[in-house]
Parts: sequence; structure tokens; C-alpha cells
Amino acid sequence: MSKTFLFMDTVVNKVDSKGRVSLPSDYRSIVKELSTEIVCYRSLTSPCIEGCPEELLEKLASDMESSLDFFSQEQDDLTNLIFGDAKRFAFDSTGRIVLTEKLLKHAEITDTAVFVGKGRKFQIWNPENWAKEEARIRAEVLKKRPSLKLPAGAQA
Amino acid sequence: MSKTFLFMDTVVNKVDSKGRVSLPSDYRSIVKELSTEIVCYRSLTSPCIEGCPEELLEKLASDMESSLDFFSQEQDDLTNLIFGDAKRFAFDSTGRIVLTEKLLKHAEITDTAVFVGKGRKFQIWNPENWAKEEARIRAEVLKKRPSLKLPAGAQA
DNA sequence: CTAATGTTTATGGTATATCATGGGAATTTA
DNA sequence: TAAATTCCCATGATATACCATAAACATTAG
Repeated sequence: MSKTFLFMDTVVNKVDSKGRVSLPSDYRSIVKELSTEIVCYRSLTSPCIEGCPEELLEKLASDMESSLDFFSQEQDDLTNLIFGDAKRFAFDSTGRIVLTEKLLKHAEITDTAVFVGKGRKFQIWNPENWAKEEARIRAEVLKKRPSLKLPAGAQA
Repeated sequence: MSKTFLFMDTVVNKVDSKGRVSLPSDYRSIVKELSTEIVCYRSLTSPCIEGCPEELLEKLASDMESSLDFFSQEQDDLTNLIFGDAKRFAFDSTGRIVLTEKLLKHAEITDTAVFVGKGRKFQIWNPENWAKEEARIRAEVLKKRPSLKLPAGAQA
């Protein structure tokens, strides 16, 4: 199979007036092993953009084919939404992509974008929204796992 | 899969003004069997940095990859938290990595770092914090000793 | 048992390559 | 033809690779 690739880390980049934004170099070197483009779509659950190599969506599609209809109806609807929304974005020689108005609006991004690694995929956030979301997630995770408490004052 | 590797021992190294620090040679020789880089992230439970080979996170990603979990909220949160924080660190020919400000701050490390082996992964501590933590752990273990039974067949 | 020697490891400094980003030219679309 | 989009080059900032020195360690000879 292909090399291991994981999108990691959180990177802040600028978005210029044309909607151009640099894909973090780490992300690029991952994608380049496969192609020179990524797929982006509006997150179904959050005010952010999701991105991934096309391979991931292919896998999603083939998994849908082989799963039982009985259980997959709801997911079938969701995949329709994703595939209906997804679009390929090629990055140029300097490593930038041009995000569409639709995506930027959904994520409420104007001049700054935060790239957040998610393993096989990544997300693009408005800085303030991401700050809130990260805080929410940390609180949520700590609540669900009382044993995971940080020592007082040790929070990031 | 891969050979089994164990990070062991406790090693103290200096951190220079740029955040550069030598990965202990024992650790390096372990990692080198696979690649020339490791992954580091802020510990969820302690004021320290955790490190491991990328393979460890690979497995986590593989689990998330299955389409059945593609839309799960909890996994969504977890991947954001873990992969959003983790970062790959390549060490150069002299065996050093450059830790980021975010990681150093979380672990309260300024000019000295303590590497603590933890088996499949390792931790990086501020010296004073590690001294306290080690004392705490020892006290804890002694207190709980009567109930420290291994599952049958799970002995080292 | 001690001293000398060679080898690996840690650390400091500097040069180089890479990356993010802005501006503008060329090309396409309406 | 006007507007928008894509492509290409320039630049400053940053991070990485490289070289040199110093310290720790192990080995071997005396």
C-alpha cells in the first residue's frame, strides 16, 4: 500500500483577498506522494472546511457499497451530502490553493485560516471558532474520563 | 507488523535557546530501525511531552478510518485533540530535534529536559516536575501494592 | 590497576535551503 | 472588452542541514 500519511499539528496561515492560502508544507509533502490535489467540502457538523486526499473518499464510497443497506441508509444520505459538496483543489508551484466563497463563508474565514490535523484528514477553521472548539473538546474529553484530570495549573 | 521496541531509562539533556535537544542515543537507535523521526504531543494527563514512533498513531488512525466511524462525534473530538496537537520531529545527523514553544511551555521546560522511558513511548519532563512525579508514583505504587495483580498470562 | 587512546555522543555556532506571502503578468471567462 | 482567475517570480523570515568542538565512555596497552 501507500506510505503512511497522517495530517498532524495546527498551523495558522493567511488568506489573501483572492482566497489564496498556503497548504502547510507538511500537508503538501504528504499529499504529493499521491497527487497534487486535495478534496475539500463543508463539514456536516461544524463551521469548518474539511480536506483530505481523494483516496479517503474513494474508500468511503467502497465501504458504503459493501455495507448492509439496512444499516447504512442514514450514512448513505450523509455521503450524498459530502460528495455533492466536495470539490478538488489543485495547489500551484508555491503550494497554495484557492478556496471558494462557499467554503470560506461556511467556515466564517476572512483573512486567517487555521489548519488542524485529524489523521487521515484535516480541517480548516476560523481562528476564534477553533479556539472555542478546542476548549469545548478538552472539556468534553475530560468530563467523559474523570481519570484523565490534569494537575491544577498544568493545562495548556 | 514491526519489531517490538521499548524505550527505557532516564536521561538528562540540555535544551538550547532554539529549543534544540539531543534525543538519547538509545532512543535514536530504536527509532532508526523504522525511520528518522518521532511524533511528540502534549500529554493529556501530565505537564510533560509525550513521544512515540509514528506507527503508534498509525494504528489509531486506521481504527478511525473505517466508514462506520466516519461520522462519530466522539472520535471526531478525539482525533482533533490528538492529531491537532501531535507533530512530527525529524532528527538530524547529530541526533537532535527542535521542540516547539507550545510543547516546551506545556512541560515548563527551559534549559534542561529529562527523558523518561515508558515502553512503547517516552516522556519529556522538566527536572523538578519529574522529581516530584517520580516520588508521587513510588508512594502511590507502595500504597496500592496489595492490589497490583497482573492478569493471568500477562506477566512480562 | 592505571594511563593512554580511540570512539561515540552531546552541544554550540553558522551557512544554507525552504516556506509563506505579496505583487503582477498572462490567460481564460463572461 | 472587462472581470476574474490562474500562473510565475521576488522577497523576507524562519527553520533546517552542516561543520566544529568538547565531553563522556569504553577499550586496550603498559
